[in-house]
Amino acid sequence: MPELPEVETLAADLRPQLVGRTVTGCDVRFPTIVRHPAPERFTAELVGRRIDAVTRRGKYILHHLDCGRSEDLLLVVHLGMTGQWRCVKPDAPEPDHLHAVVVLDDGCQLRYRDVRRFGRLLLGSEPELVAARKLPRLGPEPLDPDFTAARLYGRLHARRAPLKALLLDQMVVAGVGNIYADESCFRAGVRPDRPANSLSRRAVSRIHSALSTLLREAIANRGSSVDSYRDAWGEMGREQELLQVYGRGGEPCLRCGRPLSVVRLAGRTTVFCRRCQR
DNA sequence: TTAAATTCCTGTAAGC
DNA sequence: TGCTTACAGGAATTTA
Repeated sequence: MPELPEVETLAADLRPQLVGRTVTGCDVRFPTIVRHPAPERFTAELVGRRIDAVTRRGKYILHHLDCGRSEDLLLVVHLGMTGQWRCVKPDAPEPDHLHAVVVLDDGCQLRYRDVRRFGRLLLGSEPELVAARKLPRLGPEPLDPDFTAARLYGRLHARRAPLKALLLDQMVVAGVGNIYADESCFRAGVRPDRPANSLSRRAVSRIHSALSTLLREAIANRGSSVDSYRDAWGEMGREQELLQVYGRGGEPCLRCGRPLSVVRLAGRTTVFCRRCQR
């Protein structure tokens, strides 16, 4: 599943391929993938634009487009669970589940492929997309220097929901999904089912530290390929080899040897160690 | 306002 | 072998 490190890797790989290119065509084959505006307008507004920058916000890839306005016009891509966003030569064989093709002025094609179709494409300025409720009001970036342990504590201490539910909440902190939520709780030694308002400043500080270290490590390893995630070149990341709890329910804890517990939290499978996490 | 439940979607794997 | 069923999960939406 693409979370912050996977999306960061993809955006960094696509950047040199896309910046400076102009969109010359767009073919939306599965219209419900385009959530804003209507697919015909999406195509009409996109064609002719130059891509000035490619950035990431949370789990979203942002393509900043040339337009005569003060605020950026953005092509926004969210990969959902199985989305793939690649730039390929036009003669590359077409895969199954190809839902949209954006043609560039060098002939290359940006292809959106998504087996489960949980992903989405959006076009608009950030304020426009937020106002239209197509983009959530995302919380802080966990790797931003301004995102301190104190700031995380401020976002958690008045909430009764389980810690993990809040780590997954994109309005609390942007970019964390099921893999990195479970892994950061394990590394911090904190049970994911603890009500957030029961956590001490010290515990929140450990979570903050574990999360930032883990995300940096995962970016350095080009993300986790646990399902269908592949980078811009179709290659797997390496971080999945370093995961300590995700996907290991029932197997021995790598720290103490006791079988790892599996519960459901915030609708997600959650794995943790009852001895190492308190 | 917050929290929990439901929905979308299809490939994969388990069970019979 | 072939069928049915459960499961995986991000986030929008609905319900409490």
